[in-house]
Amino acid sequence: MAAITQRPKGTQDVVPSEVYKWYTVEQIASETARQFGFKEIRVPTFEDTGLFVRSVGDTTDVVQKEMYTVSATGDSTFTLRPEGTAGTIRALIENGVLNEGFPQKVFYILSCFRHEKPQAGRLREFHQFGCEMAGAANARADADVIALAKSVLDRLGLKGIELNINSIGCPECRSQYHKALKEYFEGYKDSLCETCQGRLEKNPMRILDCKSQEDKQIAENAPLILDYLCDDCKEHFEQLQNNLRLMGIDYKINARIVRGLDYYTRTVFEFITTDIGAQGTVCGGGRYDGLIEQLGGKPTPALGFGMGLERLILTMESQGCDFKKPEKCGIYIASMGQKGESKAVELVGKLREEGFFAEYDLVGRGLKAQMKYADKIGASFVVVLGDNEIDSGEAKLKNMRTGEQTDIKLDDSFVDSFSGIFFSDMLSDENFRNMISSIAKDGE
RNA sequence: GUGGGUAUAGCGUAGUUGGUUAACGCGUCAGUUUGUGGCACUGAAGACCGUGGGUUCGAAUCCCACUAUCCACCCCA
Repeated sequence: MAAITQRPKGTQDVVPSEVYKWYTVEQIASETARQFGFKEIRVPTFEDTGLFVRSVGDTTDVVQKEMYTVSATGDSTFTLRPEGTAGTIRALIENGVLNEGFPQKVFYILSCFRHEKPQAGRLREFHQFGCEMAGAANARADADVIALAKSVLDRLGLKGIELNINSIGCPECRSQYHKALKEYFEGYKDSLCETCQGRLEKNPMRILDCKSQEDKQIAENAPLILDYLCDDCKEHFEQLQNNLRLMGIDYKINARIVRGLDYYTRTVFEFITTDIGAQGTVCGGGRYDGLIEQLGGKPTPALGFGMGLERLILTMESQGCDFKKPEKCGIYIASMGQKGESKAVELVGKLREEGFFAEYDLVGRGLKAQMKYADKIGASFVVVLGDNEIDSGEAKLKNMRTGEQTDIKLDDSFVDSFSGIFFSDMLSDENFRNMISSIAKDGE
C-alpha cells in the first residue's frame, strides 16, 4: 500500500459504523461533568513549546522524547499538546477566568499527541476527556473530582475498575522522601535492573513500580512516601479518604503510583482495569497546587484528571458494555417512475422539516432493491410511490417491523398522519417501553 | 530505543513434502416472470497472495532484506 493512502503510525480512523461508540462516551462524559458543575472549555491543539516544558517538566519522558514540535515560519516553535492540563490552565489564566471566583470547574474532550511506540491502548494521537478544578485546596475537592471520574466510569457501565490513590506530598516532604529512597536503593545498586539503576538518579520513585521480580523484592522494604508526609499533607490525605468513605467510593492506597508529569503534588490517583492489556490506566489525575503560579498566575491550588477515550472504549468492548445505538431511519420512501420520484423528494423534504429521519432512493435502484435497502438501514416504515399512488392520491404505509400496512393520503395531511402512526408504533414497541421505564427508574 | 508475533479480496479466514484458472464465510451488486424487505437458492464483481530480491523447470507456500501492523518492555490516558 502506498504511504499516501496509509494513516500515520499510531493514529486511528473511526469508521462510520463505529462512531456511535464515541458518541456514547463523549455524551456520558460531558453530561456527567456538567451535572457536577463543570463547564466545557475549548483550547488550541498546539501551544508554545515552553508551556509544556515548564508544566509537564523538562525531565519527563513526555517532554524529552515524545513531543511533536513544529516550527512555524519565524522563530517560535509550537508543540501539539501531549496532554490537556497545561493548555487549559494557560487559558484560564490568560482569559482571567481565575478572577471570576472559585472554584472554577472546566472539562474538555480533545486529542493529544505523543511520539511513542504504539501498542494496545497506546496511540500517538489519542483522545482525552479531562476535568480541571481551580481554587479549591480542600480535600473535599479531591474527593469530588474523583467522584466525578467514578461516575463517568459507572455510567459507561464499566465494572471492576480499581481506584488507586496515593499522596506524593508537597515539594518539601517529597524531597525528604527522595533522599531517603535514594539512600535505601543505593545499598542495592548492583542488584537493580539496568533501567532502575538509571532511575536511581532521575526518579527513584519509579523503582517502586518496576516489574522485575528482583527489584520488586528489594522495593518491598523501601521507605514509604506516606511515612514522610508533613503534617499538612498527611492531614489532607486523611481527609480525602474520609470523604471517599462518605461517598461510598472504594479505593486502594497504592504507594507505588507515581505520576509521570512533574506538576503533581499531594493527591494522585488512577483508575485501573486489567481488561485491555498492559496499558490499563483508564483515568489518571491528581492535585497540582503549584502549577498555576508556575505558569504566571496567582498562587492557586488546583487539580484534575484525564481519561483516555480509546482505553474507555476498549474496556467497554471487552466487558460487553452497551453503547447507545445510533438512530435509524424512520421512514424510507421508495419510488418508481418519474412522478413517484418527484413525490418522494417532496415528501421527504417535508418529513425532514418536521424533524423525521427520512430517506429515499438516490442511486436508481429497482423497487425490490429499494425495499432491501430500506430493510438494511433499519427503516421503521416504508411507503411505495408509483403511478397508481400518485393518481389515486393514496399509498400504503408499511410498518417494517410488523409488516402491517396502513392507507395514507399523499396530500398535505401526509406528515401529520405519518407522525401519528409513527409515535403510536413507538409506544407499542416493547423495547421502547422498557427503555422509558428504565429512564423513569433512574430518575427516582 | 529493545524484544517477540503476524502480513492472502471491504471484513474474517483456508490454503504445511513448493506444481495447471488462489478457496470459503460475511459484506456488496444482480436475479429467482407479473409493483414490496427479512429466509432460501442462483449468479456477478472484487486479491498483482505487504514490498523487493534469492533458491527452483516452477513459490502464497522455502531463504534474506525492507516496510507495515500487533503485543510486551519503557512511559502514560
